[in-house]
Amino acid sequence: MKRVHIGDVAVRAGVSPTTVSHALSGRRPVSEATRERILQAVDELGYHPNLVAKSLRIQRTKSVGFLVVDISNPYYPTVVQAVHDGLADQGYVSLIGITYGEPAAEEMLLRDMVARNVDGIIIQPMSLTPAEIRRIVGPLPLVLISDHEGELYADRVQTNDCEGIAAAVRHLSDRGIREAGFISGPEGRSPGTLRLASFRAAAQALGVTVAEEWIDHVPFTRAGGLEAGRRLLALPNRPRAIICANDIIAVGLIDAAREAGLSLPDDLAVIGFDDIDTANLITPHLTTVVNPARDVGAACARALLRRIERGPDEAYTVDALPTHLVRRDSA
Amino acid sequence: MKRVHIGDVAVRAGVSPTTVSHALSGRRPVSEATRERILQAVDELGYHPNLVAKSLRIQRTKSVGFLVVDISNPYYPTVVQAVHDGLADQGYVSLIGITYGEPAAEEMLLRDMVARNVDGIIIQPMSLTPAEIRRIVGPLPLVLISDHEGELYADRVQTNDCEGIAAAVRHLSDRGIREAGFISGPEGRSPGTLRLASFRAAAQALGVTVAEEWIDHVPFTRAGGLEAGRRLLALPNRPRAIICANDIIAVGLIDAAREAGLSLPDDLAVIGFDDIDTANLITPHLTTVVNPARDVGAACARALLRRIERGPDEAYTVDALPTHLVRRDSA
DNA sequence: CCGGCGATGCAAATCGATATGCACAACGAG
DNA sequence: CTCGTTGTGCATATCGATTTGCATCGCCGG
Repeated sequence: MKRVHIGDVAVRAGVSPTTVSHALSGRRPVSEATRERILQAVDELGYHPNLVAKSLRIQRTKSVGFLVVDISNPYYPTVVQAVHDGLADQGYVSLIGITYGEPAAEEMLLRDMVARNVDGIIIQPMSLTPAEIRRIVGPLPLVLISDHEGELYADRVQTNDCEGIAAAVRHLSDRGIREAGFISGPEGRSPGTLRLASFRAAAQALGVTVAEEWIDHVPFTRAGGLEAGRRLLALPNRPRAIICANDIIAVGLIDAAREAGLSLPDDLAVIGFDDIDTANLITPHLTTVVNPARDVGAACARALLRRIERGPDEAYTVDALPTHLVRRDSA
Repeated sequence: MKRVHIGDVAVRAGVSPTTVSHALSGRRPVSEATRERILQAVDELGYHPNLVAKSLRIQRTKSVGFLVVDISNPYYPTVVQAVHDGLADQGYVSLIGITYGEPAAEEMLLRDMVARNVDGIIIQPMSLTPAEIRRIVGPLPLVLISDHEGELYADRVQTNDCEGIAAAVRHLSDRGIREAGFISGPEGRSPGTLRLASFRAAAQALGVTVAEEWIDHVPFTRAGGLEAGRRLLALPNRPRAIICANDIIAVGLIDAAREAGLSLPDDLAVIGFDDIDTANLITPHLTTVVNPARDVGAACARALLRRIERGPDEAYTVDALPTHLVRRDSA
């Protein structure tokens, strides 16, 4: 019951391994008759080439590393699925790594992927800078899911969070709300930071007041949202509206609002970010900024494949995907 | 900027590649002095062994294939995460494949994993039988997430759906409901089939009536639940309660109930299965059977590691995880 | 009849690591 | 003094594929 090698096929077809290889790859002509015999032998023996050996020889593995922050956040599975679908047709398989946003894990997983000779890497960096990542992976095709400003060290797929947030603030403003807070993600390189900055800018532009004590940083979890919500809602001069850096936090905030006996959207307006499936399942249905997860995943797959095909010399590309506000019942 | 090989290290340290390998693996003694030099060279050059070459030689890849049905169902990311976490400490990485329950995809992905020389495979089979899978993967360590009865062709992790469903029916019965329907998944080898059977058995045992027209089969999606819900709720003699084969279907059913202007749980009791995060976010909070996704994933990782360690001769194991009902507001 | 060319197939090198056999030195015991 | 043992390091085979260089054969034109 041992695995069958190319040599076994060769013996059965009465030719050399070389000829079998040529017959299967078509890189050199093989007479119709022997090709026939070889294909039959392949069939009878159930031969499938050992891809590890093949990879070592041709220096490509038809695999890509995909480093995701936290797959328990429903936003990510959608991205993973889109990436998987985009790569699967081309015969690529994804090695997934979960970083939990920790620098040590991020670096370790990156090195491991490189050592495994993946053909490319997709990562949403949380702790490492693009420059650091590039240094670790060398010239490998690399796609960053990141809004990080500054020099380009890799192809980048980003979402135009700014316009979505602006639309959210405008929506509040249109409804006559002149004061708003913001619950962001962990401080540092998280997407929350940029969304917070966009929020500040939009609020200023529209003359919406934001007190410093209405701003909070918590992990991207429901518990984080609950905690921040309790804090903000207990304030003597609490804001009339709160925008959250993602939907999960918003869910926690709604928990806190319910605890406090507030009714949405009148006592408090809540706006989330991402538009995960759950968003229009909860009560009240969550008004949120649509983060096009499928498009992000598909764009990553496309960008990576293009980079793999075209080589490292072509200029890096940036693919900025639009976001927009979807109005439901929470604001 | 080329990758650095073991030979480069050897040159720099003034020894042969063999000695470098021995120094790093410790499989043969190397004098303290030369080991020192070698480690320094490794450090200076930033050498990381090429795992593809290593894999080819030692015939192990430290990777496992994980074939999941549909990662957009929130139940699965949790399983994926638990598997990942369980394997990551041991240095394994998972190649994920999404089968969408299609036989062709299932078979193709299995063959691909085998060709890639993964050290083991975890799969929730939807179309292929255990025997067929075993034939494809040969003697490879294999863990099935499956309630499929019959001969054991691999280690198996299963959930005791029967007891959870029984608890659900008992709950309905206790509340005086004597008629119930069931919305199952696709016909065939899906987990829905077994849950339906458990439902029938429990209903019979407790004297709960179930008319054949109260049973439906739909895909495991919200749209499926909506569709089936419309059908069942339009019936002249519609059931007082409906149990669903998973939570997503239950969400769709609740959509349908809302459309029909029914109030839960009084006009209609709804019970789901899985207890995804969303379950206690929606209104009404979903009464459901808890499917311990994390435990399932962890058990799979454990079973696979044990099989990898102990070899193919040890008897196959079955790990049956308990399920239980959690009562909330929908029933 | 000879030289050249295309078609066909094989031997051997290669990818980058690990593992085995062997050489050589130093050293202690008999 | 010899023999065996231990420590140390190198040359070489190996994993299973692809690919290059070379040999052979048949065929055709000159």
